[in-house]
Amino acid sequence: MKSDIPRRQACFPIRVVMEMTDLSARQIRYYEEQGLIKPSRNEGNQRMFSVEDIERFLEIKSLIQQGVNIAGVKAIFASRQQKEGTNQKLD
Amino acid sequence: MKSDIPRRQACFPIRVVMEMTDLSARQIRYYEEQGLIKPSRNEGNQRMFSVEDIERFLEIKSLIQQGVNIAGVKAIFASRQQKEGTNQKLD
DNA sequence: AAAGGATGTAAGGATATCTGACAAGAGGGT
DNA sequence: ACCCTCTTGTCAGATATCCTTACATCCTTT
Repeated sequence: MKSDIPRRQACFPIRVVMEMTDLSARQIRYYEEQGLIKPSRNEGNQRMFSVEDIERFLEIKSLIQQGVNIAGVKAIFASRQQKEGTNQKLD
Repeated sequence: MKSDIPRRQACFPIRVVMEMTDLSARQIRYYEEQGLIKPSRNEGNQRMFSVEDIERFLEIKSLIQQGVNIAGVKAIFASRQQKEGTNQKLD
């Protein structure tokens, strides 16, 4: 009866992500520009984010607040992806 | 680690609801006009829907497809709300 | 035929998002 | 002190989305 939102479904526009993460649009676009996140786009070329994306932003924000720079965040994510590559799930 | 979206949080614009429910914007607004749903509005007066709203739309759609008219859907929802009123949870 | 219910469509205006560019503050290195 | 880079803010012009209102259309039912 409760149909939950798939964690990878891109269904949030940037404004909602701004509110949920307390990041500015500029920050969100910059983090994308730096390769930290890859939102999908709708037909009108507007960014659409998933629950996973939002959680990733929260992690980025937390790391940044701890003094880690973008390169550091990128490195952390990269090393994690290697481990996850071992036991990966397909949708 | 997985921060889920509260079912009542209004975070979906109408376009996303259209895609998720396969309803037209006209239908969504009409159902609201008829009192079947009460989306909240953002600062710019645009409708914002919650997961609960989307599930409600799916029920509406299902009932409509079964031949129930708007008044019927309204009655069904009304009678349900009475029962739910007995053991209600507050947020 | 007339009336009402449910949806489509269009117009005009308001709001949101996009990209690209430039500015500014913080911090590091010379 | 000066320069450089990183990160974020802000602005402008263009595109996309959404709003309300009104009228049209297609079915039913009477």
